Amino acid sequence: MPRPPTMADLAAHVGVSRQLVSLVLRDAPGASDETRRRVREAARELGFSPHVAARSLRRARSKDLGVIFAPAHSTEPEIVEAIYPAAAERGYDVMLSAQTATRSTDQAVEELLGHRCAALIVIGSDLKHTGLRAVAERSLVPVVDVGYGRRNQFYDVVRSSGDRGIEELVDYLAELGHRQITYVDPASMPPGPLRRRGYERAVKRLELAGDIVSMPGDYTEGNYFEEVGAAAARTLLERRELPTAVVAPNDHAAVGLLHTLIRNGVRIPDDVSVAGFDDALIARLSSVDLTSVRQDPGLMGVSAVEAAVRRVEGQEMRPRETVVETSLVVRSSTAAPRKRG
Amino acid sequence: MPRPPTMADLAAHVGVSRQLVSLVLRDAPGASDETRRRVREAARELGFSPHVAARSLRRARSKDLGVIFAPAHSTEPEIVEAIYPAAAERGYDVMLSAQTATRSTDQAVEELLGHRCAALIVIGSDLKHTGLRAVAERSLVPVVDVGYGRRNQFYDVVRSSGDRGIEELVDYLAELGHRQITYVDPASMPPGPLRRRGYERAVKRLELAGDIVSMPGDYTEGNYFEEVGAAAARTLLERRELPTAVVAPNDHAAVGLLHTLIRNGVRIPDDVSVAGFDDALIARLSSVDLTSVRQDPGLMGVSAVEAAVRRVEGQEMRPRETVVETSLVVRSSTAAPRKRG
DNA sequence: TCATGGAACTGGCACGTGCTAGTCGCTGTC
DNA sequence: GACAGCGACTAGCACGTGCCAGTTCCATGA
Repeated sequence: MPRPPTMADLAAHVGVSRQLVSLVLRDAPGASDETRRRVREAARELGFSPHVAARSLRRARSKDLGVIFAPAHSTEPEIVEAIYPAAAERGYDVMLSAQTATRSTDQAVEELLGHRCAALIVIGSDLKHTGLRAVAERSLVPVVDVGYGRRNQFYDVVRSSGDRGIEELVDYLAELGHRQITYVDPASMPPGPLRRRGYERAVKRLELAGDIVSMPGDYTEGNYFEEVGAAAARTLLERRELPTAVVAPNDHAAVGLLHTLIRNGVRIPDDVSVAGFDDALIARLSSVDLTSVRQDPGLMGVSAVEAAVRRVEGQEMRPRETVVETSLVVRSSTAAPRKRG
Repeated sequence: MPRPPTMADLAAHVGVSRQLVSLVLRDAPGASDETRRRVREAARELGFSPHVAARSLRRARSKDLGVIFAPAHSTEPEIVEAIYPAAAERGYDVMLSAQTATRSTDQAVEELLGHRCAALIVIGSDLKHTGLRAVAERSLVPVVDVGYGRRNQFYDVVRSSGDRGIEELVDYLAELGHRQITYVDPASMPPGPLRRRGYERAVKRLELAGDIVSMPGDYTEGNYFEEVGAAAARTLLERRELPTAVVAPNDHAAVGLLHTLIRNGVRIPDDVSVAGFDDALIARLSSVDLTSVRQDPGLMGVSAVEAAVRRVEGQEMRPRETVVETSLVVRSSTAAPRKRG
């Protein structure tokens, strides 16, 4: 298997010096139109592709944004998708590194640092503040946390306004006429406290009774949240009277709750309105059709790139916090409360 | 922002030559235990991480497997997750490149070739045979297609035995006593023809009537398949009599079908058994609980790595086809048919 | 006393590219 | 006719690492 052609090969093929080939391929001034044409043609003919390792070795500063993400998570792929065009627009390449069950965030960080990325974007990491701070201090490079972090002086934070999202959701339910709105709180969910604050603010402002069903247990991915929702539903069913609306800060929990209520003869939304958070795929299933709060993953990706580039290019070295607005998605799982006899 | 330390920095810090540092970090023989200890300690202290660009520049052959995947697809993340440990075990690193709405497979290929990957693993690409063949011929490097391809002399193929999976599913339904088993065929789905062949084989062998509802339309991701299933259900409901079982070669289609039937008063599985394919997340929802055929994404990832490594290391240059077995996952959407009056 | 040999360590080139500092030849100007 | 100026091109070093070919030192043996 022959090795891929280098600039020297192109130069020999065309009959010029290697430096001139470099000039042409970099679109730098100093070559005649005719030469440019011939070099480009040779590049196409020989199937040349620049050796990025050599290039980034020579270049002092790199033009790569390192992105750490967990393929198993559901919303992160959309963020990753948005990062590519946003980075390209600003002249940066993207280098992905996955964090999986068998591959820690630290390993992913180490790989990206090995590639001398200009900045690290960490999406939905399992790292807490101290972990991220350690990464930021070790890497000597701007770090952007996309997820649930809070403003700090070590790394940038991009998060969605979960509190305002929940607040808006409760407002909407109240406008429909609901006065008894229960909130299911999966205690250990990372973005939990923030979203709960939104509920508490709305309850206070609207002068509602307020009712929080707190569900303990460790945070894990996947179907766990469905169980949390089902358990919360059972708790509610044991009461003398159901609330007219239930909010869960997670779609999977809301779906578990919804189905458990239905199976126990509760009609949705006639008897009880149910709403979730995330606008996950299951919320959009026609059989579920769950009112939810949508985070804008595209905007989060773009914001992350903006934050990284801002600090890489030294315009503003202090880490910031970027809050991306959420939006309410009303579906058929919520409606005005029925008048109760 | 100071630049990251190099081997030369470590050497100066310890008071030895750069080459000795290189020796130690490569675990090559020729350094005393004491020196090793001091070098390693300095590396930790200064936060050294090897510059992979420089390393791969120097090394003739690279130890990177390039992986192209579409973050938006649902099963691919699991394959990607499996690739990491499989590659690590064989001494290879993984380099990811995403194929998105705004980023073509060709762009992804170009990036990975720029990194001089030793092989390319293309997961669930939108490229047809000619496209993949072009990639294989251009890249001068082994290419592995994970998806729906067929055996050929240009690139390796790793796919699951969709035909046998469907066949096994029909066998299972027949054993339950079903004789009228309808197959919903979303015509343009890439793995469609293969799976359909499985149905046809089973029908012939078991001497069933056979009934294929073919649904035209272009293949797109996401909720489209639900619509396909819903439309198929409407077609069936217009008939004088329903079959006792329906198989759809895609979970989303099966779910759309399932819910449309339920909404029209059909009881599942009492009146009709419904089964899907993929064992997707929605199939596992307690409210859906769909009998399905599971593809083993982990095994597909490992097989892809094996195929790539086999050809990189020149043991066997001819591309192969690897077929990964599927397995039946029985849930509550299927049961023995009710005796009809 | 001196060759032998191995362990521990160093010198130096190479990988493919970017970039600065040139060289060369031609044209226009006084 | 000397020389500045300019366009087109080239020489050569540097980036950080891997690895081959040494070199030094010290213990061993005859």
